[in-house]
Amino acid sequence: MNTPVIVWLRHDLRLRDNPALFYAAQQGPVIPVFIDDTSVADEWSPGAASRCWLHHSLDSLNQQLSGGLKLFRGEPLDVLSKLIEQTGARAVFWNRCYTPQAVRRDSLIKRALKNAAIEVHSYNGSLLWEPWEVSKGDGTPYKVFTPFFRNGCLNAPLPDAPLPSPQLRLFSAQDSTDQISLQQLRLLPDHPWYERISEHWEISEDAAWKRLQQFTAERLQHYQKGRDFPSMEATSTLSPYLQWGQISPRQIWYYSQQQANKPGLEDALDTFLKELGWREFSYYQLYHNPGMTRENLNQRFNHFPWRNDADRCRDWQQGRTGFPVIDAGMRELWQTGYMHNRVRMLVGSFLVKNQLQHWLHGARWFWDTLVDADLASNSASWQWVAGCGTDAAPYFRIFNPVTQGQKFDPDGTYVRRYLPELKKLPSRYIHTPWEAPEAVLKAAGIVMGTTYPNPILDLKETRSQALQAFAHLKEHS
DNA sequence: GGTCAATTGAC
DNA sequence: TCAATTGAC
Repeated sequence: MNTPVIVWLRHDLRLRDNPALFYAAQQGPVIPVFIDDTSVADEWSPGAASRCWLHHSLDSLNQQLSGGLKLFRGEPLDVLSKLIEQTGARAVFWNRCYTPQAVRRDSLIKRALKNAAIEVHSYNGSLLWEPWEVSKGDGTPYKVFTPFFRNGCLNAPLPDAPLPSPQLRLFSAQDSTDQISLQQLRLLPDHPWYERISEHWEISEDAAWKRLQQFTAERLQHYQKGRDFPSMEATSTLSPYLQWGQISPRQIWYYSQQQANKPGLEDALDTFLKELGWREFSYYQLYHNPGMTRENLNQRFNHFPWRNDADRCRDWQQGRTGFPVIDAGMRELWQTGYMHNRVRMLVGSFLVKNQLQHWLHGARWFWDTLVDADLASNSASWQWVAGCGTDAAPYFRIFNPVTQGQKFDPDGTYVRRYLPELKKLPSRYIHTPWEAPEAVLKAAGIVMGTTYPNPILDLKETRSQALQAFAHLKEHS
């Protein structure tokens, strides 16, 4: 068969365990395509950090394909139709996307191509279980994680084993006139901020594998306890690779189980696999609640008296709240495009419950600055922390950044890493610099209010305000 | 409709 | 201890 087939790559920028690529390669010479989609340009088009990651991902994948990756910008149906016309391709293969816009787009394109007598083949390349295949006995979707994962997922048929790299034959054709270069895609922002992020990460399919191997070999044994301590680097940090598909959840699922098949690692492995379960649960929720990227899942929260205060949001964004663990987290985010999981919960709770800002302000900032920005996880997690989500943290659970800092960063290693201005402050005061005696501050080279801000709010007071607002909400709905 | 259980806390 | 909600089955 020498009629070419098109593989439309999206969030699956890898060769291994790529069902669309694998099965397309069995059908004929392949034309691999990536399209910068202008048809879904809404507030959740990839943010700056995500586009930066995408730039490097495409560069790396193009090298793996010996320069054969074709880049376009435009409406996918137009691009694909033209390419079919130019090359005589008879089929289009892709791996499914699950965000509401993408689901709608793909089903329209599928219908249009089929009407034009073009075959369309779609596969699951980014989830362990399809969201429509997991439901309760009565057919309605789960709302609570534990039964979703234990009964819904783990009792369902196991995910397929990962596929090997395909035997690829690339279709050799003249470059089409619509094709553009990686530079012309302009995925890197003008702001030099991205350079630091690029330096911080090795962005390729091989790098994702190295990370998984290193994680299972060195980090997994300490995962159970270590994952809560932001200074410890005990987590996998695979999330950004998962987002653009340099690695698949199936590869992680099977490889980690195979490597951790030793006594003593059972609990750590279960906890780790459960985190993949949370990713599944987020996609599951988004699939069944497409409005949750904007609207409170719990509608009672529609009447919550959020404050709309750009200045407060700016303090938070820039890491100038005066609470070291919060500020360190926000600076980690800015410098690396990443933030440790526990710290994400702390900064989320602070913005929503102490500053009383709407969770969407946080979701939008994370969306723009996280290299692992994932619409499902981001929406579900912000709703969780705000208390309006499915299976959410109870409203009265308000994290205290001081006690949390003392508990999970007792010697201040994490704080010092991202707040060098507090580097010389003794551990005793590292989470409460405003309590340090004048002499201690002086010795550490700190001038409160100048080199480091005083706390912008009173934890006790704001906590009780939030509790009051929530209680009011409860009475009047 | 009764029973059981519930990621990641604070005072 | 809080203090009682919500979902799953």
